[in-house]
Amino acid sequence: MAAPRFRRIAEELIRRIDQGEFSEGEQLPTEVELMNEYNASRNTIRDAIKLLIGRGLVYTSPGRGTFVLKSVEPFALTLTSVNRETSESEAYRFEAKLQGRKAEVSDPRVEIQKADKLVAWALGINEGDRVVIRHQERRIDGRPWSLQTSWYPMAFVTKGAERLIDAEDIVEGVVTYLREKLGIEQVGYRDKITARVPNAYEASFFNLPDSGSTVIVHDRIAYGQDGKPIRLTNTIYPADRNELYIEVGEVPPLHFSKRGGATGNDEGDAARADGARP
Amino acid sequence: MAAPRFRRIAEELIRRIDQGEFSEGEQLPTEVELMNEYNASRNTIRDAIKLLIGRGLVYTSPGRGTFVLKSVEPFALTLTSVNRETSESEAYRFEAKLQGRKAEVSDPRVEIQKADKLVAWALGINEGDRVVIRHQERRIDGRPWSLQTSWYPMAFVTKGAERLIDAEDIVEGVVTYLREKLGIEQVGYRDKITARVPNAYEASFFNLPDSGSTVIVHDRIAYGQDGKPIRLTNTIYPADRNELYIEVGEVPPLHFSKRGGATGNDEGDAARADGARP
DNA sequence: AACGATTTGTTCGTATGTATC
DNA sequence: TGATACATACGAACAAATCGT
Repeated sequence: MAAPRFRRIAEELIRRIDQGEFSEGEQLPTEVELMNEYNASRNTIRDAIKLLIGRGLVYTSPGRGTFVLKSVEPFALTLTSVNRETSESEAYRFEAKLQGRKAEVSDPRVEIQKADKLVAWALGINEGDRVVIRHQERRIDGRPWSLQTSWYPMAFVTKGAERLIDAEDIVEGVVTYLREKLGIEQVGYRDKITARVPNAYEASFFNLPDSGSTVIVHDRIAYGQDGKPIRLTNTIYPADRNELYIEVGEVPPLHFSKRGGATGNDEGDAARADGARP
Repeated sequence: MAAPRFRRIAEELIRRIDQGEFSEGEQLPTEVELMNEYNASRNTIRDAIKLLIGRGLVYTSPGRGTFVLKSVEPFALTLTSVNRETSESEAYRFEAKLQGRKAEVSDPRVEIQKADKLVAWALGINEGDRVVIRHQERRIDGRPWSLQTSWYPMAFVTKGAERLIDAEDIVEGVVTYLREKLGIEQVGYRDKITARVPNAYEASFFNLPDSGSTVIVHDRIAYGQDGKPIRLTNTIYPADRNELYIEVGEVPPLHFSKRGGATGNDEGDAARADGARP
């Protein structure tokens, strides 16, 4: 009936972390020390630590040790202010400044490819039509924060928006650029939000642990005044350092002084809910 | 220099699954068979399988074996149609019907508690003030789909909205009920979206594997015409069966015939991105 | 209902590799 | 260079769940 050994040890360690016995930064005994403390084998200790990693409480570093993670102040990004008309890319810079952080955007890696089925469907073009792909890495205060890839119909370039294929940031925003160059007005967009485990590239760029971490996937299809898609944008946010906000109607301004916002706690609800289970 | 053994074995197995050598449902050789196939120890095989579990490709069942997961058709929920004024709870039922699925909502578990710091902050009341908590389990086609908990100021009840503390579903929607009873008009809301690893209760309710699964956390604070918060809602969506949509401005209708929508692929972007890495 | 065979889950012990200081 | 600490890998044993007989 008792939970397995590594799980009980993990719970005990979580308790010790929560109670502040190990604080942020360095800390946590080495595996060998924990073996002696808990009289368990090294594999069992390692299984317990894997659970802590999965909870996002600690990380390990070969040759150094196991450390309690600093809770990173998450970056709040508002996807939707109905009144503001910025593109998501501009919103990113705007909000970073608002929160007193330094947003950096890498020069884009630009590719021209043939649209696969999904891209063709999203952009309303034919499979095999050429598309411009712009991929950017975005950082905040030097830390990797999100990965963005956008797809545009190649037709935009041939019609005059040549800067789309320059490997240079379009500072005024692509939405603005397309309006000025081609008269295309962005009248709306649909966002899709999902979440999953990071793939190998994402784990490496964001420096995410092998297990237990998650990324938020944000796809946006923006539409022009003729109802046709303008672009497809895919953004990857590591969940441990991002919060996405959506505002509809009239809402009071958001203050960034408070840490966490509303019910961001992992265990509070569970405790309540568990209490009512048979 | 080469990737570790268990990782190479995992990649090989992923390839075999993708190529359809093992299809949905039963399948995958037993650990002992894989030991022989790959000439590796059982622990190494098990480490490889853990990666597959983390990718959401397979699940294990003690005494039975390892099985390829059926990919579930995700449920698409639109959080934001600026024009439509429904509450998120009503939207859930509405969209389920739209997609030809049967949405069930459990009778709520109702509690009265003192507001902790976060709830008090969200509802704009004092810490320790009493709040009504309504917790509901929601299913689609019989499968557990989301968990919702809402907090209301107790003052609403004393002012006449007694049904808030009834352990019965408010079918017309709480927003409508509060308008009729108290004249409170919902004029806007702010959503916060994050993602994390499920806690024990969530994992058990949604029947999620121990490792590698993720839930989307959706917090909504709704505001009334006086600019004060009406309610705080916390919804948990298992990421493997949910897609959240946000619509802003004018967008063409979404069709549900296509599987996956736009760029829902895990590896496509990674492959592209990896190609450009040193 | 009981039993045995099969399969995954847990735990131990040990050895070697690799990163860090 | 050596010491330390985590990462990988092997082998072995028993527990617990499942299923067919």
